[in-house]
Amino acid sequence: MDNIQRPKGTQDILPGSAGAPAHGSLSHISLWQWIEATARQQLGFAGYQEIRTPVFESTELFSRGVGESTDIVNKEMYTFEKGDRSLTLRPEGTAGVVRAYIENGLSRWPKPVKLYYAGPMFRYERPQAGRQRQFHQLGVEVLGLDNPQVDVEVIATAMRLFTALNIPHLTLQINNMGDEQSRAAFRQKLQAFFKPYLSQLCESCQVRFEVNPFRMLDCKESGCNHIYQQPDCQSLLQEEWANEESQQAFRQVCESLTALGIPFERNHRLVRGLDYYTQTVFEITSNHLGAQNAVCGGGRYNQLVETLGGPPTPAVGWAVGLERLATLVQKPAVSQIKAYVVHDDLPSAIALQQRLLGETSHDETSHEESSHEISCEVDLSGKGFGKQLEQAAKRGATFALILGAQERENKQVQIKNLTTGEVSSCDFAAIKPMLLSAKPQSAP
RNA sequence: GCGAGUGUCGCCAAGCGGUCAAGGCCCCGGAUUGUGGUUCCGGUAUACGUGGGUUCGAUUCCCAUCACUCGCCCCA
Repeated sequence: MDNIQRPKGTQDILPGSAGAPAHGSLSHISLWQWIEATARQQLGFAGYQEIRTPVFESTELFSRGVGESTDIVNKEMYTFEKGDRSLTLRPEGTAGVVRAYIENGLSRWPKPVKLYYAGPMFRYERPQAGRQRQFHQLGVEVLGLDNPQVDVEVIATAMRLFTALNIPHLTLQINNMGDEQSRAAFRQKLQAFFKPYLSQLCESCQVRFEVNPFRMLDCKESGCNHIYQQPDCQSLLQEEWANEESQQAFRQVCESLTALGIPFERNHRLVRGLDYYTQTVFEITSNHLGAQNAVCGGGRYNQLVETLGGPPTPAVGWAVGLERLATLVQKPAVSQIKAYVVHDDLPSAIALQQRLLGETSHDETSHEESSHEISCEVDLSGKGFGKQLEQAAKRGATFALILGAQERENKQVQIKNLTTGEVSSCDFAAIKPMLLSAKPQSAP
């Protein structure tokens, strides 16, 4: 029982074989590959470019960028020391992207700079449904523009991605965090209001009162909730406390979303757990996820680049949790043709495989070909033809290509349709068109 | 960090104090050494999470511990 296990909160994603399909689709690699491919395609179409930054960064990047008052920085970071350096496994993507933006002079690129990233993030938390210690995020950042319509474009991009992934029934919640001036003013107002109740609030709210009173509004403790439900408190929350300029921008966001037919709910208590947000914040949730129901979260962060030492640069972005996304996604069946070469001479079989999979000249590529995938595997067991055919079936092949001494002599193969059992002969040169013209199987 | 639930072969799953470790799936071999997925036969596995305790006896009862799962907090 002293076998080494994977660390708590991490996941193996397995290939899943034709014979023994993976238990949960979540751990099936093909689902991940499809999600990633779809996302890259969608974001690429929309003019976003991928950026890859390190999986670990200086601890200070996160404590400064994400914010000293956040749970992430206070209790969730994987931090280690090397020499006199303190390093941390990235708990989120934005800080690293902004660091790279500053460090590599992307601030000199034509605005806006539209980036996306995807990869593992690390947070030391108690794992539960929809929460892992190593999890994966896909995120976009648009830097350099303060136009509220950019917020809308970014949200619309997220919605388009969800559509491409066949995810129904998502809820978009948005709120206005105000600009810097408004926030400072409202912060004082909140503190003044809650001061009399301070002793009745939960421990964490007492801390929040000092470091970030906005996050008190998000508290789910029943005691605090009771106070927040009071009419005078509610009216305080409902009021538009941001200054006119900020409200104007927020109204534009709402109007454009409506014009685009993207439904949303205003949630005055949505403040998000990261300190860097200003103005528009939003969260996209699903009710099919259990307790951790946020699929996507984001907002505008007009101060962050400056905070991290860059030139004043307004920006918006979001991140989606890929594990949560994966539980919601409907992956369409892909038609594919899989051939399995049954043979008594491995070199000849490999030659046949090369013929099928080898580089195709462009003029050889037909329209039909692009709509089907063709794969070809060669038997490696060296067993009798019967056993090889058995393997072909177990491996989910649609066709067996039988290549024995006789066939080699005639420069032919037998093509056996493993669904119908039909067998036909075919010249070497005609194999590929023959397979492509066959009706492909649906594979999950 | 705090609650709750679960822990029998790779997977599913019986047994709940007395020949105790079924069964199914998967895997491997054979019937079938140039034609499979059906069928039949056979085979592999250090499987009762770990450590104590109760008992004449513990997979079954108790305690502890660990792991996993779900929830709180918070977030993706």
